[in-house]
Amino acid sequence: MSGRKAQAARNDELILQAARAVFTADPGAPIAAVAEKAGVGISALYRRYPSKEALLQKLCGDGLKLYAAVAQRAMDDEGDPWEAFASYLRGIVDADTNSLTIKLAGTFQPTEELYHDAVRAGDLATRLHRRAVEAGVLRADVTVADIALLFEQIASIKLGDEERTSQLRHRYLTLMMDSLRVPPAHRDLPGPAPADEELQVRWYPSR
Amino acid sequence: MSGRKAQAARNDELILQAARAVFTADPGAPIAAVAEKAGVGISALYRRYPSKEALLQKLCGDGLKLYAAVAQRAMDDEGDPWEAFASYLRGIVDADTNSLTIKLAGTFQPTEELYHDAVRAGDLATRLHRRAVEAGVLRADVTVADIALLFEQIASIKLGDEERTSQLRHRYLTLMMDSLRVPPAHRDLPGPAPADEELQVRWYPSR
DNA sequence: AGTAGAACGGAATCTTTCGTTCCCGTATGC
DNA sequence: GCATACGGGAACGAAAGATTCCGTTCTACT
Repeated sequence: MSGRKAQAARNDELILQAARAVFTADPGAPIAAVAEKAGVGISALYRRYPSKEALLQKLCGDGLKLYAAVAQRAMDDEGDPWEAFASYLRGIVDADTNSLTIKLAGTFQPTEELYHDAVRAGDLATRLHRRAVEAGVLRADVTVADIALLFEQIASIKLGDEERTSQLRHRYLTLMMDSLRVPPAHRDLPGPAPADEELQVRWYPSR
Repeated sequence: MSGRKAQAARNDELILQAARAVFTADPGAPIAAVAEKAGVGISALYRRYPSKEALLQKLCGDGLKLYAAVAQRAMDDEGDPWEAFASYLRGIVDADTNSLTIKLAGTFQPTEELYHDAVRAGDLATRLHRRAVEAGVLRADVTVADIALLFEQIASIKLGDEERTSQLRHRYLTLMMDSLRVPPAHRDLPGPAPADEELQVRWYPSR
């Protein structure tokens, strides 16, 4: 199977990937940036989504579903309670679903389905949280909402390319986990700390 | 003393305060928003600063100086090493100087003076950090640059009004400190955790 | 071989946003 | 009294960006 239909099918995926990447990096990015990143014209985008908002809703929904999937996987983990909770935290950070979902939240009318998925994700998070507290591996004075805000803080880290960013996020997640876990203890931090030059880059305007 | 000159002097201050508040909340805010918040016309702004960029530079410089002042005060504290370091952390979070300084960094040509102040601030931070590590109260695998990124993460928290935001920032700063301090331990977290409604608000904003 | 039309690329258009400028009324300080 | 510094805010022009439109290409089917 090849030809126009094949290209179209390929573009479906290409566009979604590009959109995810571009809007994750900058939620206010112009739609032309998505087209360029995907290597297609603007009309290829408008053929699939009636408006920018529709594309954003799609992305947001996908993010919510991904979140739920990660949480569900951790929920199914019946092994060491702390490890299950930790793998949930790491999974959400890797999924990088918070940057988009939160930043976009206010920019469009929430769909029926979107609302449903959000409830489901919230429910899973609550159960995961309760299980960890009841197992005595997570400090009890930290709530589910606290965890949500911690995710946001970690999502705010953006430095260097995608890989470096991910590395740093895991570094600080590990640090946070040191203060979440019962009993408290210091573990080795993954990834090298930021070098001074990495931070200084910000003073030289980009383009 | 009153009359035109008095109003002018008052406006000087009014404008700076408004600008700080507005740009701290939203670094990309239009200049008209600053004028409105200050309760003055646009020309009152342009009488004092030749351009938006000039105002931003002023704000950025003030932030850097404030940072240095807070750090210097902590440096002068010869008492308990951990308490001195902790008061530095709390002071910087209260000063709320990071949101602006960092977010604005790339948007204009750095001045000579700005550069100098940045170096000074960085130097103070390094000495504070070293002193804490050498006193054995701060874990050694966390670098100065790590601390800088932790400040940024905390600055990313924005929820409810200014007071609530500050409260939450201190809550998570306290949490972070639990994983920074030697020996590791859990302290009480200040301020109530976010209620679910506080987070849900984001799905229905704003205009 | 020929053709209808799906898919595209990308320029043109239309809207909105925002920095900056300009004009004018006011009341202050002389 | 009155020249004028000051400040209010409408007007202007540039820029950014969403959406539309049109000409082109290539497939699928006769």
